[in-house]
Amino acid sequence: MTATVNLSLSPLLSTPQQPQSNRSTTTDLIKSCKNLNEIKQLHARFTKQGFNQDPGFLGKLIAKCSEIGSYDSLKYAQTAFDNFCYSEEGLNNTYKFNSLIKGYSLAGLFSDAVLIYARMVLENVEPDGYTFPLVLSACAKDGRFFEGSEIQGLALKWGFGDDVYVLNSLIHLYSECGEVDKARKVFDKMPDRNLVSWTCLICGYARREKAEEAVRLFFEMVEEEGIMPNSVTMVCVISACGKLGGLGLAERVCGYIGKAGLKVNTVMVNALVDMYMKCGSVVKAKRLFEECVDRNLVLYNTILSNYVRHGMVTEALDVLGEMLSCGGPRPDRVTLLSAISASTEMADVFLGKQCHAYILRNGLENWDSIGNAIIDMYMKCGCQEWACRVFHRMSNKTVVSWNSLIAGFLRNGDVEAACRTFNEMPENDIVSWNTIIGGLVQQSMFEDAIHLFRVMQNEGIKADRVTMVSVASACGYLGANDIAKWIYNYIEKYEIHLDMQLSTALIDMFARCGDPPSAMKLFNKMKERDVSAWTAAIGAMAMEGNGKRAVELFYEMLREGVEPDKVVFVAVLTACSHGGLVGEGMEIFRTMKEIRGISPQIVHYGCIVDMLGRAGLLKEAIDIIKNMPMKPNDAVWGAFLAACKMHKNDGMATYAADMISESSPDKAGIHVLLSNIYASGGKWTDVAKVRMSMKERGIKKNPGSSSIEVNGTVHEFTSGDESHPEQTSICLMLEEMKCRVREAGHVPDLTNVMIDVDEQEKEFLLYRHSEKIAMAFGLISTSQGHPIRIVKNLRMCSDCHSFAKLVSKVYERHIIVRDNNRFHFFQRGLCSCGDYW
DNA sequence: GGAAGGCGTA
Repeated sequence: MTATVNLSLSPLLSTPQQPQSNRSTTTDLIKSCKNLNEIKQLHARFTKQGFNQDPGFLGKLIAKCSEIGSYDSLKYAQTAFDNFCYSEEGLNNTYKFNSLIKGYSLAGLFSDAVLIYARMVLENVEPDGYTFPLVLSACAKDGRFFEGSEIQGLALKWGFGDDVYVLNSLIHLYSECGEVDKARKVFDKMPDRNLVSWTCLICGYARREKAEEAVRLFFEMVEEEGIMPNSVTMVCVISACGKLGGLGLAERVCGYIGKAGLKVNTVMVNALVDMYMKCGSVVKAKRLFEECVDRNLVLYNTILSNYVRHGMVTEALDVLGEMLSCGGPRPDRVTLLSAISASTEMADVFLGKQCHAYILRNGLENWDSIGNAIIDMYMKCGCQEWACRVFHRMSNKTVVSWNSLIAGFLRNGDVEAACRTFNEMPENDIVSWNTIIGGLVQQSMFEDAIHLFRVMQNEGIKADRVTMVSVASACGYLGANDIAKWIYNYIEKYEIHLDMQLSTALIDMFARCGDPPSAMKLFNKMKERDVSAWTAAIGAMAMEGNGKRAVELFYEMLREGVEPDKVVFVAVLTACSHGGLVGEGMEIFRTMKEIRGISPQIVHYGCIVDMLGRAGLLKEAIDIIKNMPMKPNDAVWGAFLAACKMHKNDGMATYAADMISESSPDKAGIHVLLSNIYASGGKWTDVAKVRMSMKERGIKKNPGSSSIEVNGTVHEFTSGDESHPEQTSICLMLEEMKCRVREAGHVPDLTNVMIDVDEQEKEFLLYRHSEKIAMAFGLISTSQGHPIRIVKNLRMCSDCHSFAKLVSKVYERHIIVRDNNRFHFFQRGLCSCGDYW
């Protein structure tokens, strides 16, 4: 026997217990045992004293053995149980069986708990009102829906059909098994309900992605029924608020902690910290965490996992360090899961390997979630082979393991391996679909993503919020208006919860599909709006060219107390730029630094240069570039060069070109702009130089392409494309358009052709631009009155722009073109951008 | 002696 054991058993050794001593003492003693040896000693001692006939004691003993969790301790518990059960005292005693069911449940061995009940039935031991809640709870925690329903039938038979405890357990069972509608039916039919009934159902909704219903039910309980919550109810409803993500609602709910006079315990602190984190109020969460005096492991894990989720890895590592220092709780597998995720987030394979080693040293690897997180970590760190090795060695591969592998392949751009794995996996779930669809979106394979979403529907798999966020984003990039409407209808039809993220994705989708009214309708319907939602709305206005409204929205957001971030400044500055609102833009740029304390990043300087440049203030723009605290990148130069070209200022362009040549950027766009500037000035030798340098360094020009959606199918055309099945008709249509537009006064703007060829050839090339081909296809494949919607990957050229204006007039069609930074609505020979773009 | 609660991979 070791010294530790002696120490912890000392109270028992010094003061022998009497059999009649109260039960809480025996419970305390069994609870204080640290290993199997101590349990055995205590058991032997009590047996000698005749005290082991207390089934409560045996229940606790089993629970303790299971908590220790070793093979030997579990075997010991089983033997103790068997010996007890078949001894004279153990037979035909309902109370004893009930205690054992509870013991196994406490130990988390729910199937064993259910087996004890089965044994009761076999041995004709009559269950009582206590038995059913216990065993139903065990079924609930083990997800045993069918056994649970059967046991419910038996409870009815034994006359406990109206028992509030039994019915509450039933609500819990159904909720846990994902049958919250059935739980609701039980709740509605109950003759008497108590607080636990309400709490069970609220919790059921909160866990089944129906957080909104959970909160609604909570208010029904407190406001209509006048029932005050207890701490358990509060924990459930607070966690629901965290899932909804709205701080205002959460604060209203939290008011009931005070109204009910509840003391905030550690579990509630934890729920609050988690909720504040998920609602984006990191400061409040952090303060609560720091003020909590008895932080336990779960609380540490909560703050840690949320820091990781928010990408706040420095803070995460601080918390981890605090835990590992003396006095902190010992990290468990949940902690390590976050630690691995932090390594993943930082792509720090060194830290990841340290975590992996800790996991192996502490025997935590048998939890499949850990294995999956490790796969994910190695994948993110680019160690695909390590990830595959961990995967192949896993003995308990689950659908999540397969999903992690697929996500990893996609992240590393290996779409083929991802699809192969997806097809090979034994069974897939909604996340498999979400992973592959989301991955395709990440890889900019938007059409494939939409296609796969259709396949998913054909296989009868219902999409969820996550699927819809990806699909909405894909649809937005494609600018496919019909698909956008279909997506929105799908969400309404299947009642997919419109949380902040999905609403924001939909606003963005409608905006990109040239439907700002739908975007704003959705935005106005939102009950809570975070900074991303406002950014989407401001972006919608920017894309429409309504800079004024975008700026108004920005100030409205500030008035509502939403803290602006870097991204929303980009959106509003872009809006100012496209709307020609130089004064407003400069003012916002100034407040950003001076009032909001956000130091402008290169992207913001890019916006300002773009804004000044578009407005023809080239000197001011170059001053900004010269005085920026960082080195200008290709986006900044790109904006400046585009402005030089727009305002035909060759002097500035050449000046900039010299500065750019020195820094030799790698981005194709800059080289193309440079060569265009030289070309429009007729400096063909310089054009050739730029082209040579691009070729030498392997920089490829991003080819222009336009896509158009017809009847839910997206057709893509590159410039000079002849691959479409309806090529002949497209060609004929283009010829017709050319003639009719020319009659209407169109003069081809040959400065848009950047190749040194004769004028006839230039004109030929000009009529092969992808947006013109897409327009022709649009005219032949859609009926009169139907708008033609085109998405262009680059900026629209000025010739195509004036061409589109005349097409809209001659053919009496609305033409909507989204280029890489805004929308152009062509109508009756005019464009919504007022030729300012 | 009975029912309800917090953290967790893709």
